[in-house]
Amino acid sequence: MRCDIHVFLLPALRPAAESGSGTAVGSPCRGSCFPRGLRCGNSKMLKGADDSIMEHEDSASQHGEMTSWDINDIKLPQHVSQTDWFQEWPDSYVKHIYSSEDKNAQRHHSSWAMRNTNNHNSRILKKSCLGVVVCGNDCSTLDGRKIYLRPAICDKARQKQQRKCCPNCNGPLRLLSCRGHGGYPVTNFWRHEGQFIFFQSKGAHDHPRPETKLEAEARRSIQKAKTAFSPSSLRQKRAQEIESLTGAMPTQEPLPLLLSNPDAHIPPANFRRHLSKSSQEPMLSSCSGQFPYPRTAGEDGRSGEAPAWGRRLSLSRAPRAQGPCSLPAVPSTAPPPQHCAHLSAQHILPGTKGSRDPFRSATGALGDGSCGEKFPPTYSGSCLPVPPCPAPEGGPCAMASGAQPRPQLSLPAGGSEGDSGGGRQQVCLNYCNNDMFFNLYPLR
DNA sequence: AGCTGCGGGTCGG
DNA sequence: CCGACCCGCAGCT
Repeated sequence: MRCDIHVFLLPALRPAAESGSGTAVGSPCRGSCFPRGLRCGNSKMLKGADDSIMEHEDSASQHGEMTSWDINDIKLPQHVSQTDWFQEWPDSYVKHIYSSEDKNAQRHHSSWAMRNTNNHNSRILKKSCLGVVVCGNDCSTLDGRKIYLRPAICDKARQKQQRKCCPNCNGPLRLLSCRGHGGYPVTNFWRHEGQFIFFQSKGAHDHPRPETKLEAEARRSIQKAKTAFSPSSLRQKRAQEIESLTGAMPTQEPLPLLLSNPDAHIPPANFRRHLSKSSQEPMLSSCSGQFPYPRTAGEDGRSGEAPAWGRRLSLSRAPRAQGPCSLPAVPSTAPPPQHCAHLSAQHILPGTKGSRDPFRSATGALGDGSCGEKFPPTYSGSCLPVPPCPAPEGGPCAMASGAQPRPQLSLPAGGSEGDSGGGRQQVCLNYCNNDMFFNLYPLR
């Protein structure tokens, strides 16, 4: 996405005490700013004291041109003529300036599984990536999708999650930790300053994309629904009992699940350390509950072979009947009874396939597809699906087109991407099934 | 139950 | 000193 951001520093307009102690008077921090004491203990912040470093920033943050600010600077750009569209999958060393009105930015959302990290700086929220939960058997569904579950954010929940089984083959789950930042997890930083929310990402994710939060929630609810209503619920309960006793889940029919859209994985060059080649036959179910691939023990038993989500790039994928604009016009968290609860994952997931550019995220399906070229804010493929109710043409696109966050001052022309980190930045408006969506994109 | 944010604390570089 | 990480707590959904 291209966002022509024009930042002009007007030091005279900024009180010198603005970044000093206490709540900055000249910096009305709305919404979910960090209310506590301003510790600013980071010595690096001192470097921002020199206003000269921010003189006349005149470019788009995503172009990498506006890189002179750092999240640790005492003073950040104060006058931004145009804010960025919210980035759902920020990757690499990117910076964005969001409007403080942006609900996603306010909530520090990311579709990566990011957990809070204490950096002892109440002004700057730091989050680190948890990676992705994969199937220890490296199984695939019938259409070649891999299992990329979203790691639970809560430590306890994550431990619990790892004791569970692959929803596709009941194999063991494995947490693929993120090491994209010098061996450490990718970190994201959020800072509220005035009417802007500054975002900075450090590191490039070296793992596939997990489910989005919504997908994970949907999967859970679907599993719940199925557990509650399916004839096999008794068996499930028994299995759970057994699991609780033994820590192992007996083989049972695969649960419905939401899988991350394979097209959503854009492998950077350093993505080569993951997963085995069991998915070479994408159209075959390589579900290997019965054929567990021996893996290196440990959390990251990486094979070093080309990752499945990397090879997808070279796979010509059969276009989906749904087409790129088949996302539900009226997204809903609740799966339709008698439908989603019995749908396989590939049916559940919205088919944001058919991307012309394999290096583009599926989250940009609309952005780079038939709709997105008109409308810069791309619509994420992460929206919860309602397959039995195909959206009318232009439905989601229309929503996306009208989905301009209010504070956006103008539309970037063409909606082309301009990400310095690999041309994969796009606005992703996947939070379509909650109030946020409608807050962000009021019906007109 | 799980997510999110805060903050005290530890540890290693 | 800094960054990563652990843990508990609190508020929220």
